[in-house]
Amino acid sequence: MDWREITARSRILPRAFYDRDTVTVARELLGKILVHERVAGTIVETEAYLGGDDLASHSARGITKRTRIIFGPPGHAYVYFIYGMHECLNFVVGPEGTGGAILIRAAEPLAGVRLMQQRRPSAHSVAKLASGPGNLTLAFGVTRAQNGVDATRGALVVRKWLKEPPFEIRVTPRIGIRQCADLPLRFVIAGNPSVSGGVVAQGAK
DNA sequence: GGTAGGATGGGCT
DNA sequence: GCCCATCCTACCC
Repeated sequence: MDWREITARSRILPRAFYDRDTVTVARELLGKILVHERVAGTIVETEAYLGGDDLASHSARGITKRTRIIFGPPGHAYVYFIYGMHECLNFVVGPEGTGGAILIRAAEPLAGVRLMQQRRPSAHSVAKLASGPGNLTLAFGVTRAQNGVDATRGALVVRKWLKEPPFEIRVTPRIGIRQCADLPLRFVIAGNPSVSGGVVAQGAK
């Protein structure tokens, strides 16, 4: 899809979109358009990390040098480094100080596919270029340099279609965590080829 | 089709 | 010093 069509048919999500219940925002980010510089894709997989007693969330241990972004105002990016080589993109949600965040786990490429392919030469298909949180940041060129940036304006934003196509949401436990591993806080667009993991990992209804 | 293991570094106790 | 919100390769059905 060309950029002219994307910008004409969509609008940047305002801060009020993010300033709501964490699960609600995690569900509603599905189908939206993640944009970073010259790359865009449809968000097809998210996970909710709650404030308060969700021990899987980085915010569970309170405010530290790393987590201060999560306790800041909603609509900002939280990018962290994990396993010595990967970076993961989140958006801060809920009222300031509540510690909620949404991990963006996968997107279906819409524009800038050539650039994504250069960044991820080992990808097996276009659909899998940004499938998985580490693959997504690599394909989109998102790094810790984007930690804390305002996602309601600038190079990193999320856009909403003026007319959003319908889709079915499936809910599963979150991937790769030990604490609170059973909570149903992962949301995917059913049947989408860019969702990470196999059929089993995508989960039943 | 499936899984086991290693790479690699920052955050926090 | 241990724990990670991961990914890729090799290898085995």
